[in-house]
Amino acid sequence: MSDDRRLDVLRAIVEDYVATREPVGSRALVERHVLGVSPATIRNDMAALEEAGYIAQPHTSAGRVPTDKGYRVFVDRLTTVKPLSAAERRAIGSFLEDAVDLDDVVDRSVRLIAQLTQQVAVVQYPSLRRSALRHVELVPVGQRHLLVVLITDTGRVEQRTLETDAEIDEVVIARLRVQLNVSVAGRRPSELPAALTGLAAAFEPAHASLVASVVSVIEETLAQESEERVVLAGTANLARSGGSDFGHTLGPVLEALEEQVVLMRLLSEMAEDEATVSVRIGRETQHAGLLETSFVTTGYGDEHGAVARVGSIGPTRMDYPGTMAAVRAVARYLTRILAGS
Amino acid sequence: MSDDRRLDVLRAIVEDYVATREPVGSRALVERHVLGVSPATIRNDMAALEEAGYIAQPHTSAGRVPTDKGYRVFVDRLTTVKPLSAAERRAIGSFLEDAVDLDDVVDRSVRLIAQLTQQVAVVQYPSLRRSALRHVELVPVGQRHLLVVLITDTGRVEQRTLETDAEIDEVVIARLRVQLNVSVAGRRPSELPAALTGLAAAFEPAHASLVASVVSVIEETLAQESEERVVLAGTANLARSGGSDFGHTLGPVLEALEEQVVLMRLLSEMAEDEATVSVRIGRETQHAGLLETSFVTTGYGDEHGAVARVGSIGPTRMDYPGTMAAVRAVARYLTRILAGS
DNA sequence: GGTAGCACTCACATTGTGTGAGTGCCAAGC
DNA sequence: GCTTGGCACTCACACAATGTGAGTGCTACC
Repeated sequence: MSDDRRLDVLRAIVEDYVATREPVGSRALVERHVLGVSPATIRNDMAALEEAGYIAQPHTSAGRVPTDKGYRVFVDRLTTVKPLSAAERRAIGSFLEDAVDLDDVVDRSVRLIAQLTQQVAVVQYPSLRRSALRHVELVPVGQRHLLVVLITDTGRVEQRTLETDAEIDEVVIARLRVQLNVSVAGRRPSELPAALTGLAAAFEPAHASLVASVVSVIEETLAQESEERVVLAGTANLARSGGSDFGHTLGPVLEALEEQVVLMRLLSEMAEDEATVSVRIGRETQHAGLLETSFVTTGYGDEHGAVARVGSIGPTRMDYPGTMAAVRAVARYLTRILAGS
Repeated sequence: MSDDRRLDVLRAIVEDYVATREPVGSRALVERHVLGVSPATIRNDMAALEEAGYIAQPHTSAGRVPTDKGYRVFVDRLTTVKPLSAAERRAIGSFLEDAVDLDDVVDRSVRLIAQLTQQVAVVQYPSLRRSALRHVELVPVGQRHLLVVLITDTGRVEQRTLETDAEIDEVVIARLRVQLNVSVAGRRPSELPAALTGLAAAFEPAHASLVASVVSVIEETLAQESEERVVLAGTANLARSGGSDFGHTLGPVLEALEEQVVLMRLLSEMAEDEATVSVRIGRETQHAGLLETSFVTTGYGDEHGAVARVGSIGPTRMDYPGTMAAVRAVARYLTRILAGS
């Protein structure tokens, strides 16, 4: 018995199941694919594949359905990435290039992926920790509040309000602004503590506490895990195709997606490599609500490397090659746009 | 026949239907409410209510269900707003006060409403057009890009990148920054054109185009309808309670909610009055996907009046008094927090 | 106007039956 | 030793038939 043919059979099963959403039987398989053997032979192969855990039967008198393990093999060994058409690429490029700022870029990207994959799309904002600071701005607000605005080279703008002990002295603020920008420009968050120590020494003791609080606000903002924002789109697609996919178990999926924490964990776990497209299938997500969903993600970055991830989430029975192609394409354009801005 | 009792019957029907989610019959009604008459009498009233279009029968041998018109009367005439408990109020206040910036305030508010109402929550960002500008910052980026950052008194921070014709001259930028802030500080978008004309005249002709583009970027950003951002939370609640509520028609609802445009239209249409809680029921939403949903919204603002709206979206068979109370409570805290920051 | 009684309707649950897709296995064939 | 045709078996699902009960509308009576 040829192992090659078995894998062909597995591939055929996955493809048919994804296309039809119904368990696939031996007869249907030989009719729709050129396998060169009879249904009976396929049945033997199927029995072997089932024994090995790649496929399963929903019930005795039904066809076979791929298991998570089966999809895994399909994704790892049987997929040839199909490139998008030239027209699609152009559409992606021009759509993203019209964005006016980072929020807009992220927003357009996530919509685009949702549209292309007809699934739920997710885009992380560029990580603060992996970006370099471009500028720090201090804006006095009233007499005792100071707005600290941080701008990164990936275009993110973060703000914090700070309450000061004493009334704000414009002159001191101006000096601090200049000093800060000299110290931080082009630095990454990890380098900041070193760059900022000793800053207070340049000021009179009376202002030391002000300087200290500004510095700590900056450091806190950049360190905060919760600031790794993530944006979703296309949840309606879950209900559309998913209505028949998940049946009534759509609630847990939505819940999981609303939990930013869950998403962040998954995305960070998958951050093995920027360039590869990585896939989490079914129970591999390690989350009860996502047993029947798969994640396809990849990294995007600027000239210095990966800064965050984009991805698409759909039923385990998704079109993996298509989803992977779409996600990868959008990530590449994102990288290009970030580098060019 | 007493009209008062008929309204009592209508109220009882709405309350029971909301509680049980099942058509309510005449017998059940007299058992669960003190109406002082027999089922047969109730049936007569019901026939009249049905004739008048306030209730309907799903099928011949079933109980009655309120129509949109019936809910309307219930909301307009039969509802007594039930105040939240002191504990709930404290919880809301302390949760919102922990917010670190505007994004955080909005995020917490929307989660809070979703949690309180067990429905989908929606919060608009403070309208740029109704806020006053607090500060304009110009940050040169590279040699030919200028980042324009706008900060409003409601805490919103908006940014735009601008490509300049000529290389950026720091000195000119500094002067422009000062001039701009003198001109715009405390002004509302509607007053800006007047405040900014003639600004270019203060600069050498060589810089006129730079000034003009900065001014137009500022005006465009503030005028842009699309910048009226809106944030959602609690879509999972739709599937939870809604699984039985909407059946399989959940898709259209999610689609409508993802269309920011639809939401914005509804919110702006309902913006009659800041202080009132207004309600759109079923087909009143004028949207095919939202036939079975109702909107409860109210405005929030700073000391100068309403700047945006918050709301909750759920099935037409929602707990109107509870939802209205929750939405109103959060709006009030929001107003307080915006005024205090 | 309110009430009791009664015939009528009709969704829904339950049960029973038939059909067909699909399987597993075995014996024969290349 | 794979491969194949044949065949008995299983079982989900669709469909029809039946029974039940909640709820109604109507009418005659108080």
